[in-house]
Amino acid sequence: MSKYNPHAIEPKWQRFWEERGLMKAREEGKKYYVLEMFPYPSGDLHMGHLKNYTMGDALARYKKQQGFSVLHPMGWDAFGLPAENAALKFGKHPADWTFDNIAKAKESLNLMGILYDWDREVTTCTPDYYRWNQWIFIKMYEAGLVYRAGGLVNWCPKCQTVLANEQVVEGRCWRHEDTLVEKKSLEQWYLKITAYADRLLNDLDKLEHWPEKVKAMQRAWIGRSEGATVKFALEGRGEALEVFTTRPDTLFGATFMVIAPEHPLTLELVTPERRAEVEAYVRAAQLKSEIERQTEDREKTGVFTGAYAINPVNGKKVPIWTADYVLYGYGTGAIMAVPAHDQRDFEFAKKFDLEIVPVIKPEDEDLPEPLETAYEGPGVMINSGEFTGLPSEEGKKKITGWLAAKGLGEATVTYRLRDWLISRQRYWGTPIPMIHCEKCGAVPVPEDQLPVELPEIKDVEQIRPQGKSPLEAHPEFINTTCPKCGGPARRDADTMDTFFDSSWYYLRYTDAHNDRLPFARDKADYWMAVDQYIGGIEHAVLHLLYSRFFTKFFHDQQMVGVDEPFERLFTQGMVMGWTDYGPALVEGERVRLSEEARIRLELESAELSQDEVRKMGAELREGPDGRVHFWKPAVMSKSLGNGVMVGPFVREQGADIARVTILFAAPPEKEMVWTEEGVQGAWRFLNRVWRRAIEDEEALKKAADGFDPERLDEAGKSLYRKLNQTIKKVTEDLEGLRFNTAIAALMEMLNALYDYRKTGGVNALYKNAMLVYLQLLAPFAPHIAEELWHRFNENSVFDARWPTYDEGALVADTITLVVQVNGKVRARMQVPADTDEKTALALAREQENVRRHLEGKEIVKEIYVPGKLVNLVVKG
RNA sequence: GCCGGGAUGGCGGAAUCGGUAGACGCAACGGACUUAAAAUCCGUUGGGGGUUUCCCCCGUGCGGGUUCGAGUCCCGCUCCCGGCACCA
Repeated sequence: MSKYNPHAIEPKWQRFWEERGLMKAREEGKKYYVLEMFPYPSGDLHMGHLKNYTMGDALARYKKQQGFSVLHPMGWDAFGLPAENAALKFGKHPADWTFDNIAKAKESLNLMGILYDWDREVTTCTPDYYRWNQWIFIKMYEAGLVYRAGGLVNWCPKCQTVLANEQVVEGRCWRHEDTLVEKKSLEQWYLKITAYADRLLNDLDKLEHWPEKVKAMQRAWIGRSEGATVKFALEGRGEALEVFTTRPDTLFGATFMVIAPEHPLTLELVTPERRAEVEAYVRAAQLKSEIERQTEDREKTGVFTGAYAINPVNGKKVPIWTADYVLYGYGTGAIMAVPAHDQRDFEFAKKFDLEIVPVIKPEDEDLPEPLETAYEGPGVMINSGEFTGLPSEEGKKKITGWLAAKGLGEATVTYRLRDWLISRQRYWGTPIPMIHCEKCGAVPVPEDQLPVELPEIKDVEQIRPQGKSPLEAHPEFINTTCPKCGGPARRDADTMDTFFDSSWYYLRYTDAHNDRLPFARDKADYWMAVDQYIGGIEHAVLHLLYSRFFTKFFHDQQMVGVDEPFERLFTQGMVMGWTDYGPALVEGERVRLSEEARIRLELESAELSQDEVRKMGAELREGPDGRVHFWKPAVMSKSLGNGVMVGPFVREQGADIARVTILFAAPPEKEMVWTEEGVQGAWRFLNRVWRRAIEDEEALKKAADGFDPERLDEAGKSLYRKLNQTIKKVTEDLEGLRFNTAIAALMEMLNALYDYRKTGGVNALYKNAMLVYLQLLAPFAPHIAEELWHRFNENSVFDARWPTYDEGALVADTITLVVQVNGKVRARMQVPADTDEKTALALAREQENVRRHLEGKEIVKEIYVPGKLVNLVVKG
């Protein structure tokens, strides 16, 4: 009898599937589009990289088995900062780095038996892809969604380029956690994503199959606020200072105003005697990074500008201050301060001794006098002239109406979402297809001149970030003629943000070789929307928001029917590996770590108790040097050196073992810890599958095919029932991406097959069960399933139709009925499944242990749940 | 502070239209096979107790409630994870 040897069977079936074009997508019949977020090509892959592809592959194979026309494509997010930074770190040219890594990554995917339709492969750094970035950019420009503007932008000093708001995480660069983002004043290209703010927000409600968490993050990011803009006339000047407020009902309590230091008006308003002080404050604010403003204690700072404005409702003269707690980027960059009803304004007023006038009081109590804190709740208006006595909610509308009638303000909706800055002063990206002409201004490159190819710069040193685009130094690229007037002109030297590339790649897969359009409408309409999208939570706002924006734009351009790209979204948990944090000194209860370990673990102290070690999920185990080391699971990464590499693992152990290990260890949305024990479990399981089929191989080949489910013995009925229950369970679990419980059900079924063979022979039922079993196993462990399937069949297991279950066979003829007395289980009885209530209750009362509990008591109620239980309620 | 999610054995986790808590796996322990080990197979494994083919009590973060019956529903907390955070 042959032994299970993954190494001997896996390459064979990988070739077989490749040659047969198993995952080749065709536009026929009912479609299913399964997609994992495409990666940027990094070096060798570890198991952490492959979890979502393994999930996607299992789903794609299952849908294939169900007879769907499946699209499961793959590509490479090859342009952009991540790829370029990584390449430059190793002194390599981004192009070489990218294509080397693509080759390596493909090898890893193949080794794992992850199948794609490689004919539709998309690589974003090739001209046949990025020309469509340029084409889309120009369409957006024509639609008025692209504009060039100056102003303060986020600048990463390490990347030496500007960043989008979404790429600033806690004041730091998304690629450099240790690098604070600076502010610079530059003229850049923007995409007007804010034009879609309302639709991006409202349509989140349509996304039923998206995680609540992702939707919540997008809602927060878009940050819609309803309120009013109010114009405060500036004393002694013709113009007005406009503010946004969500609380127009508190307008009578506006006792001063605050304008952001960066606001251009700040230095215009300032009175001569205050100028020196205000200028100093503005300069200081500009020097502070975003993060300093956030992390510094919230002590308010600010200076008086010397200027005054007039409160439009009561004509009161209010001082105008400048302070950095007002953000230039939000609303109008200036506020009316209502210290009685806004905690921030309250603190500011207290510190600078400004007037505090309460104008709202709670419904049934009075405000303390003096106020100790701002009252921010709803209530009744006071001190508010003709509006006094109104409930605050009504007051909002009334005051807004009053302002509108006088032309002093209007109802306004404001968003936190900013337009998307897409220029990057870097080499490795799509050239922005614009030409700057002194006479005509910015002119788009005509469509027939696309693509604007990225010039080849061979010397890596010339590519390195230098604060301006490396393309500036290439006159043969930069110098061109104006498409409008024919005069001398210069190309835009910047490249596009990498997120532009990934905002529409899922559409390119539907029509990957189209050389007239990014994608044809009929192809896109056939495949879209993506039925199941799988990826990491880190893209909750970035990629997923941008993609929704692009799809809506394409929809509006009549390029595609759908206006949301991803029907179902699944965010998978990360893969962790046990990580060695170096030697630990153990003295009884006390454990001492090295300073390096303390920093890596982000601990306050290097000294821990054994109990704390346990609570952290860490362990003290022997390290490679034989001493006691501190071990703890951490997300697999190259820098920690804790990644289980795909190539070596698969070559030593096998792809199916890796797949089962990943899919079984934990629910897919949760993080999983890769352990040697988990691998062992997967190995044991697949070995048991192998032996069950191979031990009976000859007998199975000879066994008859047909059997009558009605004429089975007890053991047969039990196996047949388990088979049908397993089909149901695995099918439902696959639909819900619950791979762990699906595999658990397969393990149970395998145990049932073993049990059956202890007494039962190899017959038609057993053969049928064994073959169906292989079909159910195939999405998870395709190689072993295919190998064993071929022992008994001519065709691929993936060509056989996914089994359906016999509804009638799910429930046993005889079932266990639980008998409870007052809700506590007191007996179990075997009864026919169709036992009626009367019989069941009578039987229940007769159970010996039940009788004991009924003794001397009165039955006041009897509950019967068919197929489940009887509950006798007694008193006394 | 606000928003989202969570808390179940030694561990990963099952069970949510309210109905046998702990499926499946890991680890551990006992046994079989073996010269031995590995592998494999069989058995035990939430805690406590008893008159020990069986029975009783307790048990799903904490405190209440609804119900014949609550891990599951409601109210009030605690803690953990993630996101956002001076957004007017």
